[in-house]
Amino acid sequence: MSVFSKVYRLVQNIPKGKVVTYGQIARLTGTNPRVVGYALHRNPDPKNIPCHRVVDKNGRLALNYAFGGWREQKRKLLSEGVKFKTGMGVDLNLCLFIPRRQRG
DNA sequence: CTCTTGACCATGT
DNA sequence: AACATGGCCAAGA
Repeated sequence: MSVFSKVYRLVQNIPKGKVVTYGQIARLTGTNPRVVGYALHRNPDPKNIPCHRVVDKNGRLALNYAFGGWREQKRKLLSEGVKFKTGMGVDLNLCLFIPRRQRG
């Protein structure tokens, strides 16, 4: 089981209307945030892996979102009901999803 | 194995 | 706030 596969599996668990940070995924998969970003860049199945629900630690979107840029990522999030605090940043207080493993 | 590429994060100036 | 730097580590050529 590769690290990438673990990342993809976690991303699939993110419910609609919620987001998760790169750092969270990194901790759960035992790697670092860069690798998470790299894995998402190489997302093999964007239809089943909602990689648009991943944001950085400040809730900001990825400039290099691989499927249309951050504008497209924002459109998808808005259509799911995610609230934005700034032009590029979501409101983590409302939309941050905390996976089971991390809740402890 | 070496080298490059990265959708990050923390810190310093 | 903007910019630069170092650390972290997986995958592909």
